[in-house]
Amino acid sequence: MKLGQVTIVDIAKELNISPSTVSRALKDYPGISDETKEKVKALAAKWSYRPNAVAMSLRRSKSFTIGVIIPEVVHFFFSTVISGVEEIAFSNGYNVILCQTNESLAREKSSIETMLSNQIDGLLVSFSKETVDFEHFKKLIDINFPIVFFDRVPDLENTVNVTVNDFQGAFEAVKHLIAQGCTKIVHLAGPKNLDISKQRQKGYMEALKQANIPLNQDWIIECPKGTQEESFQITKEIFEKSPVPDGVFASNDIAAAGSMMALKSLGLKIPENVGVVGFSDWQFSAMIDPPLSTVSQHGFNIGQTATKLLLDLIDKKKEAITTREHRTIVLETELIIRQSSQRKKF
Amino acid sequence: MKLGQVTIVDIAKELNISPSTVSRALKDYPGISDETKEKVKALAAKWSYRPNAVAMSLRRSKSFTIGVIIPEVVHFFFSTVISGVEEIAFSNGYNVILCQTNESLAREKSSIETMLSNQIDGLLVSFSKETVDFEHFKKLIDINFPIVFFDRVPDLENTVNVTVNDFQGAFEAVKHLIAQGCTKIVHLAGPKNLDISKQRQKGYMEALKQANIPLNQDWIIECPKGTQEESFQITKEIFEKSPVPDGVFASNDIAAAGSMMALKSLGLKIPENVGVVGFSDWQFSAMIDPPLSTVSQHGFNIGQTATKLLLDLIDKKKEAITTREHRTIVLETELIIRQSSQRKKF
DNA sequence: TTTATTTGTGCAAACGTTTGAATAGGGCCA
DNA sequence: TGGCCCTATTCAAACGTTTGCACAAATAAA
Repeated sequence: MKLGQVTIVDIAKELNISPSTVSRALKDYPGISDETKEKVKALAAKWSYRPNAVAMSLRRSKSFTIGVIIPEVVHFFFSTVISGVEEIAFSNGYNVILCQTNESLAREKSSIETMLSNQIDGLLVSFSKETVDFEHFKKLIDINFPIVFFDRVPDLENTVNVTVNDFQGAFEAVKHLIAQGCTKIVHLAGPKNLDISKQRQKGYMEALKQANIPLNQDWIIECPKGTQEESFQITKEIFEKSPVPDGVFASNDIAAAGSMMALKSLGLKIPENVGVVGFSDWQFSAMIDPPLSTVSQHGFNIGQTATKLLLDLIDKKKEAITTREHRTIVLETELIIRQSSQRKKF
Repeated sequence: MKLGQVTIVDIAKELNISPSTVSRALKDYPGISDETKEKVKALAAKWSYRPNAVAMSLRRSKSFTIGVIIPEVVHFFFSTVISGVEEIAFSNGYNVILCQTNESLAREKSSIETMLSNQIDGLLVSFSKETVDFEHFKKLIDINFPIVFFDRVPDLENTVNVTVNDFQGAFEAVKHLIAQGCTKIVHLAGPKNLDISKQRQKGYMEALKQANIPLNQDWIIECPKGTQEESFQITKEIFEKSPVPDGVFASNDIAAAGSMMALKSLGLKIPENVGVVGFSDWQFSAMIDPPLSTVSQHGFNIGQTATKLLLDLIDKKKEAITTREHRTIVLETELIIRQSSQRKKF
């Protein structure tokens, strides 16, 4: 026996039967005598036979592996998504191979190539900030390769997507701030080229509109980097000018945290002077002072949903259904009200 | 051409040459005429030939894939490690397949099985809290399978490990608290069966000893779950008794954060009444109020180092070096001093 | 007894590569 | 003319499975 790897052939030889019989016996194929099945299984167990998944993949052209492409692993939202993906994949016998693009398009393309080379059965993608052209995805969609986009979804025909209702989430958040008495609300927006940023901004605008609060374009500021330092600076600048706002709606929690630091350093009280709401419900959000109100995206759920959808696609493909229906599953967000926005005591 | 997958054989047929020639031409083997090479490469490019990594794996018994087993993905430290792993793996042409155990031993075992079945070339492991028996790892080590443990390392012969100097990190942290005038320091300890917990506790004890501060066993409390709620409760209980401590050294930042909340709720001021230091430098640690002093483990570096080591092992195995040397790389921690422990102003 | 049917097993090809060994067709030298 | 060495290519086996088909033996039906 070579280096701990027993094969079907080894078992066949030992029992003086053919490899095909062993294969069938192990899989409880009909037409194999119970006696043979017993013998084979016993020896397989004794020798701790482990099927070679690579050989199986090759023979059956199915790898039971899905690829996941995300911008970065060290990101609370994405890590929860991965967790959901891994959960569903594992319980359905699929492996997960992971690549992070670090927001680079080149890396995104090359990752997809190696994954395809590795015969993944399907792909889960949240593309990079650099990705504005979707040709590399379109090619795959055209040949009906199973692929599901999540969170950041492309503007393409025939894609299957899982997103969160960013518009609604933002709308509720701002509506809440208004209900708490804020009328001069700043929006720290995300990168302009991401659809999620646009949706959140729209939600912000709609909430103002419904409350008859005039829109001040100067109070919509893009934070392309999304770092704490960036929003710290931006907040400082804005709040040193007049009129001084009384609310902040940030398109992510990191920006909100940076903003809160700036507010504190200016001597402003949260939530008394300024109400703050973030987006994403990062892990730290409940721990900062004051605890940050935010919009939860339920990343774990996104990951689960996207993976289930992908496995469906993979199975359908097997059944040679070639018409791919376009659909987008929009999951609901949840406004989590903590202290940073509670200006009215009940 | 069937569904977007061109093979070497397709190219061979088109050019009326043999598959072996195509294979060699693509790899610039000597003994293939320049003319043939050109022709083959041109057609391969035109048809966007993509090598089938599965077939290669089977033939060469090498998959260029490594497995990573971690307790959970949604954990700042582990996600930074993964990031470091992915970085090195990618730049060396390796794929990463990921499994989280959710701290379950059964899942750990089963994940290892599927990974082996998928012919991974090596394995990176941080085992689960449930893992007290290492037989499933020992089997692999005995057949010289490349495996590197990180962070949580087993007490076994001939293993290759990457850890952080937990003892030193804890020692420095407590020494710092003492230097800041704390004399009654509580230690919120981690799960007793993890070596890292023991090391951190030892560091705590040594720092007290060197400062001639008597050890109070009641002030070493295990937090098996490691949640915020747990440490909140524990802290409350301890600080309501007399004598009231003036320092907290928690074996992770989540526990420290929970502890800080309890202290605040008791009306105690941080750092004036109580100095607090955590461990791990989670992302939120800089954002909470007051910003938490902590010990950074440099997870990204751990991931990188462990992966480099693993790739070394994989290469060595190829060279049939069968003697495996036992070694542990201990990376230095870094004490990050923020406000939560700064009782003396300079 | 012959013929048909069932039951259990084996053969061989296939999946897409790689690779040691064999071969064909030169050209060169004696 | 024969022998030799190059060079460029092909052959065929191998990696470990799966699977359609053939086959032999046993059983049932006629």
